[in-house]
Amino acid sequence: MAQAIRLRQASSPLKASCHQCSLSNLCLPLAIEENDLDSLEDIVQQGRIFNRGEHIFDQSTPFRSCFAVRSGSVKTSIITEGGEEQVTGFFMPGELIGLDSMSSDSYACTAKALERTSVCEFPVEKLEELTGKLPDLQHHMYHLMSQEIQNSHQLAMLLSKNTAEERIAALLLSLSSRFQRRRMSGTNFSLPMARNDIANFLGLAVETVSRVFTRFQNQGIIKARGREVELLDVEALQMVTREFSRQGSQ
Amino acid sequence: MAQAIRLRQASSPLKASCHQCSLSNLCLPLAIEENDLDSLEDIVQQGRIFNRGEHIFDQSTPFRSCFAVRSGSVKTSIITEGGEEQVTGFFMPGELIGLDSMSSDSYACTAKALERTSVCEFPVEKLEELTGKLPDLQHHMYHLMSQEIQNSHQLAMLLSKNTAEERIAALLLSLSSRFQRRRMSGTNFSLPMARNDIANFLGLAVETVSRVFTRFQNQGIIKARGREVELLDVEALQMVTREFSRQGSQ
DNA sequence: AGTACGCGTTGACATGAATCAATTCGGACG
DNA sequence: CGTCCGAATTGATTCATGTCAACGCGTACT
Repeated sequence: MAQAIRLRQASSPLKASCHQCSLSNLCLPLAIEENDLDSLEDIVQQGRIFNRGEHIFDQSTPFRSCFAVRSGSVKTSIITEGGEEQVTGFFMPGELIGLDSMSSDSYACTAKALERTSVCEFPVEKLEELTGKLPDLQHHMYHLMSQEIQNSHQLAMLLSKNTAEERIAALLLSLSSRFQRRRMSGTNFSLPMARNDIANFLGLAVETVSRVFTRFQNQGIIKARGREVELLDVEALQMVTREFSRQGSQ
Repeated sequence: MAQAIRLRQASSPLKASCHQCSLSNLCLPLAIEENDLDSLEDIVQQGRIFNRGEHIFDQSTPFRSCFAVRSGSVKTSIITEGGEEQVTGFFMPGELIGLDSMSSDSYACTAKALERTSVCEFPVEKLEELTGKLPDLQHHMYHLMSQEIQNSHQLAMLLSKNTAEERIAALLLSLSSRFQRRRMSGTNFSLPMARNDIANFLGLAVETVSRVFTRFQNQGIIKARGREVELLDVEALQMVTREFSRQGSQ
């Protein structure tokens, strides 16, 4: 079985073992046949570890690879000429970073580990070569990139139309479902990012984020002590996010 | 030569002639070898015409194809459950629509012709098949999708950090450069979209858009009569958009 | 143990843009 | 040519959120 096949390549210590990875249903291997997984393992470099605050890459790094988060979490942001930062996303285990850079020579954003984080590296040159041979993998890449566009549109929508409360409720719910996908509690988790990052990501001032958190807490919707968050009333949160669109239908 | 090869297929009237298309440096064929262009022509269905206001597809349409704008212009938007609209982009000749839908069964947005518009259709199934065979084409697809992600991040940034004036200046400059790319005047053009669409796209109220237009006009930066726009002082517009980031460096 | 510093919270106030309301403009059509 | 209707403009007012400022809390460092 698959386990035996892997032994054939045991000589390379950096080789990934996608077969055993608990995230294999999230990350690239999703749509791949058992035996194709070996080809993917061949090109993946696994196990690079970054400490809290370390850059996985920044906008001056030549673009070579995409990265999948294996454990920990990552913040991506664009730094403007003036030094202003715009957070473009948070990435959790099983999610792929760098898709926005596939049209550039350097990375289109800066990726920073929010905590001790382990990533798998996919050199694009080899990845493109491989996707040319494996239609399922190619399809999956299109799928992931398309998803990324949709996510970004969703964010734009949130930013342009929704109130502070709606934005924060949406973020909490998004994080919740992403934790759940990893078989972790969707109601009781620890935010990997600072209030500042949340504010920046959602286009708000830190103070506003803080105020909304306490407001939610006073309403008994959440319980928050620093980065520890407990969602006490998920339905209420969903109501908050939908309130906007519901107004349209009334 | 290539021209002769095309004659072999003259029987199919819907066949596109990418060879002759003046947009071939913008659209998909960009990175393609002369002789590969024929394979692409084989799968492209050209010449579908839509009148002003007609839908090229909407969110209930099963996703089958991407579309390249040949002439005219297109607005894409997401319609929420509540009927609210969020404009996600404007597409001009040479630009590709539908990349955000490649992860879904139905289109992720609704595409509406802003004027009489002609599009080329790329059935995705055939397109994926072809990109599997032509590495350059595959690379170009990745490039386009990545670009789309970047655009959307750029929009998110505009929405979350910039003032009404900055957003509108940025839009005008974007349109300007896209007109220029088509060898048209970059300072004297006609907006294909209504004020309403601009407002929605930029996350503003129509009234605000209107006010900013007149403010720019009073400052002698632009001249606008309805949809006819003339950029009188492009540098001033660039200053407006950069003002924000420049503050950071001061 | 004391200090300092980053981070988060809270309050007072200012403001840019939304909203509400009225008017004008411009094209379509009888 | 006048009428009609949607689109655009303009003005007055309101409101959500940003900004400024102060303070508390926990952690790291000396």
